[in-house]
Amino acid sequence: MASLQPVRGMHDLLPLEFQKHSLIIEAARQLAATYGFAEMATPLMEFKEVFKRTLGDVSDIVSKEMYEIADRGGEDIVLRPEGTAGVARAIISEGLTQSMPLKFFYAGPMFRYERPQKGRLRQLHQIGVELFGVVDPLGDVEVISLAFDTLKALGLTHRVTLEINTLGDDESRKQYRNQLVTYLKDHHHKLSSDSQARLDRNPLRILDTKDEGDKKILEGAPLLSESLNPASQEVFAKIQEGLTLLNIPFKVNPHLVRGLDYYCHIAFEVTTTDLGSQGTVLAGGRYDGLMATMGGPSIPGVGWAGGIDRLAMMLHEDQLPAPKSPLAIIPMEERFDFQGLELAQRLREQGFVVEMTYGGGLGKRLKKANKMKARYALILGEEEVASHKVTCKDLESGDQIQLAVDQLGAFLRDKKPEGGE
RNA sequence: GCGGGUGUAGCUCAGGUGGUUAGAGCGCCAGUUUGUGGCACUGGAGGCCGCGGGUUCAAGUCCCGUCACUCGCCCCA
Repeated sequence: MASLQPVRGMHDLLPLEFQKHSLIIEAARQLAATYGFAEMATPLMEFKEVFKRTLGDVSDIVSKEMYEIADRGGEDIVLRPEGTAGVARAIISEGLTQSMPLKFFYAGPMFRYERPQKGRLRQLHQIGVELFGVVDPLGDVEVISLAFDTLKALGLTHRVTLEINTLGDDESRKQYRNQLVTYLKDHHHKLSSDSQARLDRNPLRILDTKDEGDKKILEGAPLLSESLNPASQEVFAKIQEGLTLLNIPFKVNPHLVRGLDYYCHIAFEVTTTDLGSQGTVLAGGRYDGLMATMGGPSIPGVGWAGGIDRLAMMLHEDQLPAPKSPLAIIPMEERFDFQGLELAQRLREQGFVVEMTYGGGLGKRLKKANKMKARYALILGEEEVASHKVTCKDLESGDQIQLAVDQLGAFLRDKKPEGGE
């Protein structure tokens, strides 16, 4: 049955997994709303150009990780590998640039042709927020605070670390990049081959290396914080003050970077050690140059994306809402089937969760009722139908009582004050 | 994209150095109980041993390839 496998790196979301996804999305959605972020969705497919422009030709995502579709019309179409570019595109193409700020929340699947691993899927799911049109660092604080609240709602804050860093403004960053490249070129021959390759593509990324030899070389490298101009320093300070004020714990990691040119000022990452090497669970930053790079007006932006699949792996089953236990309808003989059907419908209209039992005699159906974790079995047999009653059996205590059909709802509600749960 | 590990029933896993009909626990189905479930007991179904090729008288077991998962790197959420 090899051909009946799912496509590599793409997983079914069976009910248990799906519930975890829902829980995460729902938590983020509700919290985003309390911050004034409105939910939106963009298409799963975009023109390749959208990502080429925003992520840049040099990024791995664009150069080798996109699913490209041979469109019948000959258009260059890709499955979206991330969410921000699509939102930015929508802002331009829908003409939303007139009134700022814009605050969006989204959730959905992304696609990257990577080598799968635990926590690294080819169809991955993300939640994300974007705040456009605000330069004030207060915006950055709120965006991070929303991320933190979401993690808090999921009960994960004690298992993750928030790291932040600043890339400074254009001036600071460019100056620093030059210094860093000059320094690293002197040590070029000692760098790992990975880092050598990054030297001209994406030098800031070298700060992030895992290679021990590289790390040693970096100890003598100039620090980005020393290149920050006063304005950039001020921005970073205000963000830290804000986070502290809101009791959001963070660590400044001077080696945390973003490679692409339109990133500036804040960069942040939420990581965990619980998930192995795919430990980044949420990450974001400020991208004031993004809209202009796309060919739109120059509108500042800040946001983040969180990995639903990775967050879901950190969730415990007992964090999920308890499943509602159903009422099980048991017609004793085929001729009472329709009475059962009607009864089920009546109770559902009153808000109860009702399941039909199919096939077998009373014993077998009680067994089935038990298996579906029903709290009550509602039995309809000759006696009951003749007297317009129903036998209501409590499957925990074994007690049973005959009740008129129209008293049933009141009785069950009374027994279960939570109202049918 | 690079390097390593794994792949036996629905699930978790046993199956030294190749050797008859491939096992266990859990789960599933049935019976003990045809108007009374859970528990217990008894029985049963369910395996192209991931897939393809090779070596051999003989392959779940050895070799090669392939697919999937997985660990690390790369990259990222």
